[in-house]
Amino acid sequence: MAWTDERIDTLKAMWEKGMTASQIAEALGGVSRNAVIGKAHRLGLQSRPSPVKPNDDDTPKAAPKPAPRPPVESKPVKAAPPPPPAPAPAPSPAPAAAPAPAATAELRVVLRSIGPGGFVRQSPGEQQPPATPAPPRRLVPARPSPEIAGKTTLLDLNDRICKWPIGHPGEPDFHFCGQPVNPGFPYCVAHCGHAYQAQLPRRDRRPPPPLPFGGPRSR
DNA sequence: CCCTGATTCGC
DNA sequence: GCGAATCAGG
Repeated sequence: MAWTDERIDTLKAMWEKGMTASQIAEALGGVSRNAVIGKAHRLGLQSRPSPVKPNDDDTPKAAPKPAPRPPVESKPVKAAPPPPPAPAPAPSPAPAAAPAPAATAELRVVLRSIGPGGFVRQSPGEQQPPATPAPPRRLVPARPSPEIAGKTTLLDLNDRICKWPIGHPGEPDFHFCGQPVNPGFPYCVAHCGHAYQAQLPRRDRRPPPPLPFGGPRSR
């Protein structure tokens, strides 16, 4: 299976989203988790958010860092610090206080093309790798595009819903089946029928059955 | 054991 | 370039 642009896109997006290689492999279909990792590695992606092994510090220097008191301003010692007025979190049940109407969070439909699963695609030219300090997750509507409203996107994938892709990555209405899975499988019962066909020895496999992803448009 | 990602290495 | 095999940590 070839690594098409769309698939690489999906791989990047999911990888950066913190999905495990296994999940990505499942979503992409037709590839193993090793393939995903290998590709990610080749692409130069690095494993960020993953229970990987961090500290490999070869300098076990004794640097206990006993809570260095950061000089709180050059405040002369002087008198005792003013007792911080308790925030008094009045539970104010007053519903009157109309919460700021989501004026700020107005549905800001970004004009960038939305990739598979609602990912915001990045044009090669507008990469901003380090520009992700603390992305306010969940601020953006999960489905900014009406095209995929109600559809099961990558963001909706979990262990319990069918991950069978509907459409093609890159297409605006690309989504996933979304049916409850056949317990123990990534797909619903119906799609398991497609996904898990008797696997013949390679040498006997001639007619490639329709693949969900990647394969030449088979629809 | 299960999982994870990383790396190697034959293809 | 690809990915199975292998390695290594959790």
